[in-house]
Amino acid sequence: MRADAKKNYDRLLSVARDVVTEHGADASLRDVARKADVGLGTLYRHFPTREALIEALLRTEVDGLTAQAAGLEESSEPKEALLTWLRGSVAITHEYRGVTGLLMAALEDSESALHASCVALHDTGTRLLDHAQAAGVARTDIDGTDLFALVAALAWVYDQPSLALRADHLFDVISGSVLPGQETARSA
Amino acid sequence: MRADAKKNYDRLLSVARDVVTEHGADASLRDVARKADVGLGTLYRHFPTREALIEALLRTEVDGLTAQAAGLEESSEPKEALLTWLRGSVAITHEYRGVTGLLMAALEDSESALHASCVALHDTGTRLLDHAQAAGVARTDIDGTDLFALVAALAWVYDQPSLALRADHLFDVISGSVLPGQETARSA
DNA sequence: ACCTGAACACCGTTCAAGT
DNA sequence: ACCTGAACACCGTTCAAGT
Repeated sequence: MRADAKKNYDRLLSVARDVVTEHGADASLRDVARKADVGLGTLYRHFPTREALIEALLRTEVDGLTAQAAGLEESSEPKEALLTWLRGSVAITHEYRGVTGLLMAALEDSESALHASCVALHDTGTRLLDHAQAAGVARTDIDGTDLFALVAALAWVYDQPSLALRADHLFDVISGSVLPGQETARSA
Repeated sequence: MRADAKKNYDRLLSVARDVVTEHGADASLRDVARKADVGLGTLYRHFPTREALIEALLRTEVDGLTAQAAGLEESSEPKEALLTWLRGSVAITHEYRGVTGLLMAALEDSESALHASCVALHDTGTRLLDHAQAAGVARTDIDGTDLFALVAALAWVYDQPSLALRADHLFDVISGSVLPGQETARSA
């Protein structure tokens, strides 16, 4: 990548992080280009689709979570590992308002720029769920895709401003349903 | 209402039902007016906001569900009553793709045209939940607003095309968590 | 190679002008 | 009273023209 191209790419990503944080996943791409002092065509050259831009915003976090999960599999109890992953997974998918729908759609759309990240989340969750089920701490009538859907639904809940105060409680309700037993006690 | 106005109103509503069914809650209002052979200003006169239009589309069903719930309170077991209401409630809120977010936002926005319908759903659900809790068949650590949020989250799940095949299963998972069955006969 | 911005086809919303 | 559609300020997306 040429030096000036890299500069534009970085600037676009940095501006996009702010704009998408403020306006959500359907923020104006024109606005991003404008604030980055870059032609509209330049944005489209670097990020051919909205998904490509969102993907670039999420990649670091998704990769980090995937890496963390590998460690969790070895160092933690299956239940605690899954719970930790659930928390991180929900946190990432609702980091930017409105990405949840995009992520859900991308799970089955191999053309989507978000597809790889989705599959990574899905597969990691599936593995941790399998372990928890084998250990007898997770209900066995759901699979990895069900778990992914519950994560997405929870992320959607966190996206709703009017539910901000009870989102953590609803997380406990749903995660407690996946991992029955004593209350999940996620508060510190 | 003048006769010609009523004709336009009815035509708009009928066209809107088709267009919103096809394109979801963020369908083009211009498109609705065009297909109804009505000026754009006429649409805005009858439905000053998008919420007002959606509200007109949902009103009949919401009222029907509220009326049905009154009957359920008397004729059914508290558990079955709540379960029936949950099913109906989810069905209504995902009848048109994407209304779930609007409904959730309208719960706390008394200016929204959807506010009354939201409150009706919320309050009916709360009453049925209270009864079920009093009868000892529903968990007692959630309130009516939590229930409303779970209904909305489920409706969101039903809205996702990629989850169509497992939405019913996820409904069972979550409703089973609200109304625990025999498998939760365990020490607390 | 890469960047730019005009051009096109859409929106939502308002409001003067008509009947 | 009610209806109309132009007008305004926005979009997303493409692509010829520039460096």
